[in-house]
Amino acid sequence: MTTAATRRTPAEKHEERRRALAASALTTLGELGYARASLREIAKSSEFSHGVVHYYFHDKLDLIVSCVRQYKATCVHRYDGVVDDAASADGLAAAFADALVRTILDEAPMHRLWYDLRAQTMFTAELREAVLAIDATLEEMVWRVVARYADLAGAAPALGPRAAYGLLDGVFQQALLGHLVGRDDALVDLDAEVRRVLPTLLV
Amino acid sequence: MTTAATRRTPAEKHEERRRALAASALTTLGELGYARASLREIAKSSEFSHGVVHYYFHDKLDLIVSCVRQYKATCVHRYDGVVDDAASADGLAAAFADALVRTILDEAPMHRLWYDLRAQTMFTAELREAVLAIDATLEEMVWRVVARYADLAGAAPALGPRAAYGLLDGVFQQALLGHLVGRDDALVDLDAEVRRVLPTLLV
DNA sequence: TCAACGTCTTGACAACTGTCCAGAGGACCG
DNA sequence: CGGTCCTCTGGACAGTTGTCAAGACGTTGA
Repeated sequence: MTTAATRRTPAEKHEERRRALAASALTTLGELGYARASLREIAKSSEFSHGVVHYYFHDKLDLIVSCVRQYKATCVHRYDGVVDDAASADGLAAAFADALVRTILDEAPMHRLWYDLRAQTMFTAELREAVLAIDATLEEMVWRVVARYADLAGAAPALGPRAAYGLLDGVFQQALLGHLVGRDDALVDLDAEVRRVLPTLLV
Repeated sequence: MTTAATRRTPAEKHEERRRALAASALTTLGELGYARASLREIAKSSEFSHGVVHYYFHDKLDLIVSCVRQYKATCVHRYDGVVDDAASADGLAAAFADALVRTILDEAPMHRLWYDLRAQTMFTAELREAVLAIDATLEEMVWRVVARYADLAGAAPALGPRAAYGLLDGVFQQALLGHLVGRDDALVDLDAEVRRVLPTLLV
């Protein structure tokens, strides 16, 4: 019988569980960070016991890499709406700055985890592939914004995708750190800085 | 008797040991990262046993904070020579870009540790004070370069110290990551990007 | 009804962690 | 020489870690 509850094949159900576990692990990782998130702690805040992790994942690193891949899907097209809806260069700049601020407000733990994992990548090679893939995707995401911004302004970008990403990511990271340590003007500054930085990216 | 070997007071000798231990710990931290550097591993690569750490430091965190403070002293005035010796804006840009590249070549482990610890700061409040103090000093260091560059070019900076630091730090961080994962054009790109970014920081 | 299977729990394991401490070793001073 | 202090060692501790395996549970199919 294929009711609404059992309409999935066993393989799909398996994959579904993997996703659920990874999603749960993702929030715990965002709370504790890579260094202090143990498998027992991860399982504790899910609906499963600590042993189940090795049923769905080969390794702790296998779990974390799956988490990273899952994270990627949630944030890769976050600013596409901003790009599509923009009618003017200034409007795009304002909307983009606002979207960045809201990202920190809504998902600060997720993004501090991202910077944590990217730093871990500099030490452990196992994370390399997954993290670098995301980094490249984020670079493309930023470049879509910058290219569209230049287009609307009728000018050409002064920098390449890599530099533009590193640059805006650095400003964002600084604002995230400021926000997390309680500097109350961190987000206001971010908004102003993004609006001032974008024009300098044009020739 | 106050020979050359025992000319220091006991208090000075104590402080000297602390510095030696912190220096040794610093290299181990740069090798393993914050998550995997245990006290035993730190002591193993020093000339002491693992128990001595609690004789000179109250805590593991006390040790790490001391390491961070020590690290600060070594890199805070790294680019002052570049600023002082510069005769033209383009010359300053070239020398600064070259100095950044050499920093990665010479001390990549130290700097990946820095980014690791800054990410940890987003999770654990105990590191906050020491890390934020260094971050502010680095911001000033970058600002000295940018201000001098604007001065030589006869223009005014288009951004404030915070944005300028976040921006250049982001580009540097991207290059460090690229270098550590073996992207062979990472440092060449860094050189080119810094030279192209600096002019855009002027009005 | 019984057997087989996929799923999950529970407890165990060896290794490792930060921390502490009893005491060895040596330098210094009376 | 004897005593006192500082320095440092090595082992022990309680707790935590990732990993694994034996078995319980519930569903399915014959």
